[in-house]
Amino acid sequence: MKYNHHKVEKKWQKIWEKDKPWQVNDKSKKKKYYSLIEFPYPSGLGLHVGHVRSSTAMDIISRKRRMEGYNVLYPIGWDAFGLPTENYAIKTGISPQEATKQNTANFRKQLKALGFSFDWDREIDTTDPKYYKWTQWLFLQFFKNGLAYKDSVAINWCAACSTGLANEEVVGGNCDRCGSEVERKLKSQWMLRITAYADKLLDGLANVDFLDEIKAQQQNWIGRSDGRLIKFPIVSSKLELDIFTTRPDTIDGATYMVLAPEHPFISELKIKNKKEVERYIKKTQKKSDRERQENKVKTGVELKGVKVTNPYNNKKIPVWVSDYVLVGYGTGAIMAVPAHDERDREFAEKFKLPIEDRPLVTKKREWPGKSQVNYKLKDWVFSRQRYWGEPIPIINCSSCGFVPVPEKDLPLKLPKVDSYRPRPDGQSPLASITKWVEVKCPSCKGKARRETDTMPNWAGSSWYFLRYTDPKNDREFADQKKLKYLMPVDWYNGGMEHVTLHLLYSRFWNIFLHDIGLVPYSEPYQKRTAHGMILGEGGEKMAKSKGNVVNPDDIIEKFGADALRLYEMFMGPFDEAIPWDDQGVVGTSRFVNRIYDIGMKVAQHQSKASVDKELEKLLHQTIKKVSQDIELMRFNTAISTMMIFIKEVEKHNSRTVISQKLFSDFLKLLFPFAPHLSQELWQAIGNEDLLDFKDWPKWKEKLTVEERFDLVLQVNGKLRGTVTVKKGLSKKEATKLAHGHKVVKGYLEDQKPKKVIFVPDRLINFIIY
RNA sequence: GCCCGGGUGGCGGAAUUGGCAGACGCGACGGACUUAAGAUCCGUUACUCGCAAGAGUGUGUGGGUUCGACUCCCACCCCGGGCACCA
Repeated sequence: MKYNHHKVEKKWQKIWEKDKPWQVNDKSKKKKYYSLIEFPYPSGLGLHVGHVRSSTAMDIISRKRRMEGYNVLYPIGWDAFGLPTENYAIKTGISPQEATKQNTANFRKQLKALGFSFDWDREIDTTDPKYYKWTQWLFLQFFKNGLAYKDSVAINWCAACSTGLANEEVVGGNCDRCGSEVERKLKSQWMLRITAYADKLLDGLANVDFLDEIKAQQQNWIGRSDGRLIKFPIVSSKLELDIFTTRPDTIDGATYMVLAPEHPFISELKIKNKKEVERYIKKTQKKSDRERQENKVKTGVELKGVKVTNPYNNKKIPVWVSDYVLVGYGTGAIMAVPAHDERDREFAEKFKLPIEDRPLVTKKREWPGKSQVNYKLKDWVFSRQRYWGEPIPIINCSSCGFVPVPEKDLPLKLPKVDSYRPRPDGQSPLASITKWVEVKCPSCKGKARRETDTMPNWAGSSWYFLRYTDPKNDREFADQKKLKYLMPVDWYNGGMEHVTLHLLYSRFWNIFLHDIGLVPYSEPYQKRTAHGMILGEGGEKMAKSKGNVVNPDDIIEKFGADALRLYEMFMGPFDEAIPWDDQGVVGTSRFVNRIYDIGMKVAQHQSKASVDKELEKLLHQTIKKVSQDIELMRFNTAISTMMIFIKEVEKHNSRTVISQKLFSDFLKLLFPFAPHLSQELWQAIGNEDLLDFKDWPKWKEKLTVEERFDLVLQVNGKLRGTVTVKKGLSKKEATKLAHGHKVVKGYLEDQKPKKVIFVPDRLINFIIY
């Protein structure tokens, strides 16, 4: 009988929906295991095959853990605030609330069709006021602890649309919507003081199990460097120019100074060629920081009439302005040492500045200035002038300053608006709702105005893993006991594209909340891995505009959820980017059908077949390999190992049917990958219960070891033959075998080898040059 | 430009971490079954020469270390991810 994936998958999904085998008892005495995927942004495009990849991987881990006896929390939710939904609202007039409802309904249906073992009773949605009440409450904790403040920040500004733009909306320096040139404009923004946590974010990495490249990305992003702050007095002025350098030892070779175009001194200094300098600065303002760093010809202008004194050798040296120096890093000014720094040298060569290779100042006490630690990390711009985000719960009172919205008034709900478009003055659409904006100051009861900025999308995703432990709590963001039992996340998998920002931001929130006693553990994630992207067929990123988006629904319809799950795990190494191949699912779909055929035969014969020793041995090797590969996320080789096993079973099938005992163990191995098929066959061979809580099979090491191996015969390092022999063969015996080998013999005749290399149980190599 | 990955048959990839390069899958070719198509099953499949035994070449490019290099070292080229208002 042919396998009907439609019928079988629906059948078990219904049973799972009813029985809720994955519902977590958060008061259990069992050891817990918390596995987490990055919750999806429910876009209108529907589930991406990339979501399927990550969710399947953690589903496999979660299912294996349940079989190993853990109380597993594998939750799901929606990271639903964000630009695409807002832009859709602007375009169509459909409210983001409505669009989100539709999109999450679609995602929910799609995820359920894949049989993921989520605890659906813990579903969360960042745009649900019951959820963002606590996002707002947490923001107020930052505010009350002095970590949220307002500051002036440069943003991308499109004068034509009179809107602030995300970097993504700036294409080649122009506005993505109207094409006009984008300017940089200073705007007052809410900031989170993440820099205060730079060292804690670095130190915390020592205690967690993250992939090395992920740790490296975090460390480099924080970018701690230890150096010196040195003052260069400006000639005939009271001003002193502060610079930060990690190479104070090169100070004798500093032949000029460079200021960033935004450096405050430029307006204060007496510059002879002021007009020229201003023209230059105006030109650089159009460039983004990244454009400035690009490997182009360096530009700059000398500040004529300005000199500084090198405090080490008292030489008077010139001062330049150039955009290769960034205002946001260090002091926004550098001492240029062209003999030691490549960028300085390029600049010096272009402008014919002296390059002096002087000896290093190796005595630390001779260095001027004082030691200082510097970070690349900048504070986090936390406000957006947009509609679709959590309203920042602050009231601005002319006499009391910034006053938090009282806790009893949370959640501060997003009001209904007529237009989702930011206002011509650049303020969020919320600013137009006068009734909402004009409020009494909670502290002095005088006239006051609400903050109209909203939070960035990152806000909701910075603490969602905490909410999963207690998603329905309306008195606290989460119950302490539940946090204590279920946190930290034991294994967090997500995209490599999220390992700097989201990972850093959410660690920051958690560490801060730990510091003020609100969460029990400092680091939120015990282990973090990352998967590669699934690209379109041809290796390009999947995008609607390219027409190469693969819809999982179509694949499920044609081949079934199990075949899709297996294919996505089989297609290549989990941590690398991989192009989609429609044909690939054919292979795993055949695999599913062949297993079904075998299962049906086993069901017919019931337990009559006896255990085949050869198959038993291969099974134990398979159990070992699959068990180990899952832990290393080498799902592709785990599946190929199971394919080899099935091939062997089919070979044996021509003589005898595989015993029920062996087949049962195989089904347990397959279950995390293809749960519908495995559960169906489990029932077909006479079991009533769910596979979810059966014991994960153990292998007998003795049965996994081979007694024989292929001895490789080499002459001068070149392969000339192999012989299958018993393990533990001596060098003497190997030499004898080689001399008896019909090909190798010819090379060894009349020659005494200069050297013989023997690697036990592997090879023998004769060097006869 | 800076940080993190990667480059192996027609394609996706495997290789016990220095020891038989190409497991497994797709595709292609040949065969069986079928009136036929599809499905399924069996066989072949890195390239070159050879009927064969076998020989030579081969893991982005160039160099190096080693008895032996996809694996280690140096230089370079190309591709992917991130670069702070995408999520």
